[in-house]
Amino acid sequence: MSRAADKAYFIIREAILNGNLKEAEKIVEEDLVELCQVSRTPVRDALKKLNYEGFIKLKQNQGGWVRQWSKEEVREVFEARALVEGYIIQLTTDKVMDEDIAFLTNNVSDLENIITSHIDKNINVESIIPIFLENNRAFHEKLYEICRNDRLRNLMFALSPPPLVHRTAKVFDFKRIQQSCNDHKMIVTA
Amino acid sequence: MSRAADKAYFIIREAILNGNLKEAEKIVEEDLVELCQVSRTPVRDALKKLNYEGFIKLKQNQGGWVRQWSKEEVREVFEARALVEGYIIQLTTDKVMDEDIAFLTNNVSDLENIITSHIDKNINVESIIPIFLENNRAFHEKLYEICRNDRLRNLMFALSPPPLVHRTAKVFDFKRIQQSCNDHKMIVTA
DNA sequence: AAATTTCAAAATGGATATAATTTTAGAGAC
DNA sequence: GTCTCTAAAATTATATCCATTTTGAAATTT
Repeated sequence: MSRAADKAYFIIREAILNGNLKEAEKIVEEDLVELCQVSRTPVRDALKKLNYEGFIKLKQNQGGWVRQWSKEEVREVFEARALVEGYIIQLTTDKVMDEDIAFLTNNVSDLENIITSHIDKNINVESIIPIFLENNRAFHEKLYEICRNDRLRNLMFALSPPPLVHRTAKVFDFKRIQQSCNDHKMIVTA
Repeated sequence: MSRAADKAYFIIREAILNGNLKEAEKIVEEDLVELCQVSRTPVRDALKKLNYEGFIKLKQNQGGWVRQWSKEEVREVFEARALVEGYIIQLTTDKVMDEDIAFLTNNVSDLENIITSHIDKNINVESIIPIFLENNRAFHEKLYEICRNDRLRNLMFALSPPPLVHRTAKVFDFKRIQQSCNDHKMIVTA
C-alpha cells in the first residue's frame, strides 16, 4: 500500500483502537480527510482495508461504522485465533532453526524477568502492558516468519483482536500475562 | 462493495481461476479496464480485495501479479480450510435447527443420487463437476448461515482455493467426490 | 396529529485528470 | 560487445470532479 494510504490507514486504525472513534460511530470520509490530511482516495483505500480486517463495517452507498463487538463475538474471535495459532505452531515445528529457538527463548525469558521484577517491587500492572504487548507481538511475528505462510499471517490479521477497551478486562492482569508467558514457554520447548 | 467494483472483482477473479490470467502474469490496470468495462477506480478496488484474499500479489508502485502456487502452499491451504471448516461445524452444533438439517440432508442425498446414476450409466466424471461444485458450495454456505459468523465466512474466503488447474488433479474423480459426499453425510448426522 | 410524499442537502461511488514513480530503451563510454 | 547513465514512456498513486444514492426535514394529505 502507498504512502498516503498507509498514513490514513494507521491514523484511522489508531483512532479506533484508542477510542477516539467510538463504537458504532458513523464514519464520514470527509472528516477523515481532515484528520489524515490526505485526499479522499487514500482514505477510501484505508477504509477498505479496515473493512477487510473487521475494524469497521462498510455498507453499499451508506458508508461505514466502527465495528461493534458483542461479548459472544469477542469470545469467538479469541477462540478462532487460538485455533489458527495452534495450527501455525504445528507448521513451524518442521521448519524451525536453532537461532529461531534462541530468539523465542530470549523473548520469553525477557518477559518473565520483567514480570517477576515488577511483582517484587509491587509496581502496578499497567506499566508493563505496553511491554507485554510488544513482546507478545514480536513472539507471534517470529512464528509467522518461521512458518513462512503469508496466508496464515493475513488470516490472523483478519482475526485481529477487538479494540483495547474490550480486551482490557479479559487480558490485563498479572495472572493473565504470566499465563500467556507460560504458554509461550511451552510452545518454545515443544 | 459497489456495483462496478463488484463487476470488476468477479470478472478478474474468474479470469484468474479459469486460467485466462495465467500464473505469475503481470497485471496492468489499464488492461483490466478494457476487460471489465469500468474505470480504473473500481478495478483498483477489485485488485485490493483480490490481493487481500491472496489471488494476486500487489507491490508498492509496481502493480500486481497473479499469485503462484507451490505444491506445498496448495496443501497448506487445503489443510487450513479443513481446520476452519471443522471449527465452523463445531460452532453450528448448538445453533442448528430442524429445517437446516433437512436442507443439508437433501443436499447430500441429491449429490449421492447423481453420483450413483452417473456411475451406473458410465457417464464421464467431468459432466458432474459443475453440479458437484455448486452442491458443495451450497452445503458450506448453509453452514456459515447456521453459525452466523461473518468473520469465519470471510476467513474461509480469504483462504480461497487455488485456481482450478491446481485443484483438478487433487479433487476431481468419482472417488474424491464420493469421499466429500460421505464427509458431508457424517457432518449432518453429527 | 400521524403518516406519507417531495425535494434539497449531503455523502458515497465512479470517472478522469494530474503527480510521482518505475520501467524501458537507446546513446555513449569503456 | 557489454555496461552505465539518462531521458522518454509507461504505470501507479493521489486529487478532483461528476453522478448516483441516501437521508432527513418540510410540506401536504388523510
